[in-house]
Amino acid sequence: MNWLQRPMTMPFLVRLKGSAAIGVAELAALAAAPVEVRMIDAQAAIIVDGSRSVRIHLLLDGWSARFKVLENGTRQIAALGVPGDVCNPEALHLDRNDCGTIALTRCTVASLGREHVRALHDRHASLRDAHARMMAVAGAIATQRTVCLGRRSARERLAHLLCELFVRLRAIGQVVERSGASGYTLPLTQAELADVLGLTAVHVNRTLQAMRADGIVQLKDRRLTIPDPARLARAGAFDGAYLHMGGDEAFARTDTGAAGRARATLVAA
Amino acid sequence: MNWLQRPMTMPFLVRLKGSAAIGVAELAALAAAPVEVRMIDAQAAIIVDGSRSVRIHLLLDGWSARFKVLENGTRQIAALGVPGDVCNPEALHLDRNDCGTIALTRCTVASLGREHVRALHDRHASLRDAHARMMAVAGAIATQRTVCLGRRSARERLAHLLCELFVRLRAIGQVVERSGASGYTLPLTQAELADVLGLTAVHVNRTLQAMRADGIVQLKDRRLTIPDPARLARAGAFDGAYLHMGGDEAFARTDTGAAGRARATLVAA
DNA sequence: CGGTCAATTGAGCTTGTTCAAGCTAAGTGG
DNA sequence: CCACTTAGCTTGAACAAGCTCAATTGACCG
Repeated sequence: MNWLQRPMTMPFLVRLKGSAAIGVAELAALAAAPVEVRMIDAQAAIIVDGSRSVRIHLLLDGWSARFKVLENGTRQIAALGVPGDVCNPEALHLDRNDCGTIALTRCTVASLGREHVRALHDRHASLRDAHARMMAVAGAIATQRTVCLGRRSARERLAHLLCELFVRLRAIGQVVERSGASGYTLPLTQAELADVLGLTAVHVNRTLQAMRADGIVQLKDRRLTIPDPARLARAGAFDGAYLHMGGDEAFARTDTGAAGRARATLVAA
Repeated sequence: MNWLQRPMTMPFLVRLKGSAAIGVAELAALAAAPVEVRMIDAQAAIIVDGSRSVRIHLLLDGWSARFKVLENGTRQIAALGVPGDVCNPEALHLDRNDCGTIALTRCTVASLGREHVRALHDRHASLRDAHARMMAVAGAIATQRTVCLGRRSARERLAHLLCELFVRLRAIGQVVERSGASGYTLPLTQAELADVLGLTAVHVNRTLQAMRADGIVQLKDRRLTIPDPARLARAGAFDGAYLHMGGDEAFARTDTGAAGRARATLVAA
């Protein structure tokens, strides 16, 4: 069966269609492209830091992380990848991968040579648009992460991250609602969360406990439960506009005018 | 006189030519485009947070900063712009500007409507390539900043930033060498540096003093002097590969193989 | 001369780190 | 079925990097 038709590819198609006007011609072109689909074990490398960027990798299923290991042995995760994300969109334009990418869970990754991606873009402008848009959103996420690491407390960072993942996962249908509360599978260990948030595992643990005690979130056996998304958003001062994924019912701003956005207010549900 | 022919535009042309193969046709197209050139006072807004991204802004001269102001009144600068940079490359692909941009010094900014930029790209693939490449590099810088904020000490962050600016300014010919030492004009106040580095102005002050005492840098009257660039690079664990700007004599890695890059070693001068 | 902006200094305090140990649940081999 | 291991989570106590608040200095400007 063609990789595009597997149920597993749904998240990617959703993201693609959400990023540009994709028609049958584009899908046919994608289906015809020489895509290689790989299965990757948890903790295994998807892209090695500093390697030549000859292929573009699509994360069809599972979670990935882009990271840097520092001289002192610590690690910082610069970005998380969820199903449907492009692991290294900028590889199309740069010669080398500036950071490594690993699988956080068992992953299914589709990859395609740069030349083939370029060929697709030359024939189908909307594919190029989609690619550019995904790259732009990845940049916005990176900017937002920088802001969080620079100016937010541990609790805010954690809440903000959980909100971001909420919106991203909701976009691909991986948020479930059960008796009012929302939730999703969060496959990261506390140590991995720490590497995303620029904290230590110990502190993530304590922060998580405090938030649990306050009833803001539950995290047990890789399941995250959010009793009141609006409350979590408030705790993380979260405004999801930067994700450009629409559907902000739970995390909406009060209005959409420039003035309103300046004082990004969060709506109570 | 056409904006493209002003001496002030040099940095932009250097960056442009460094990003793709730009010929006379492309330059002519740029010269013919309806570009609006503005002068902007220090501290004035170039782009307001949350506004519709209808124009692409080129920073011809002066320094700018992309920033977010948080609910608690603090500010985080997510990126610095130096002459030749595109302020908001991703605006071509997203509807709204996700953060504000201000002039840190008096600036000269050229701007162009999205539609005109798109038209240029449609006619001249190399202009599109250059744009994409600049966006990719901006992303790499953001990633690197995230790593710094998450896992580096104040001193390392500061040293790293000064190294990065060294490379970026050298690329546009704004680093001067005098009796062995290198230097450039750094127009930021300590408070602004703090907003870039995720620190307080007080702590930047003390960190700067310590580095001064160690003879790593001099910063006086907006002039930064670096007696020994390799030493500064070591202090900031800096590897400039992510800037994709070549010319790493002073900040080179030991080798260019994948293995070598993994343990990014810095060369002593 | 008063006013403003930036840099500087001091003292006390907080957030988050470090180090170390203990705990739980899920394998795994005998 | 049980000893043994391992990975992840939890806890405690001491510690430190960086923050806050507040005051001082110096330069420039009108």
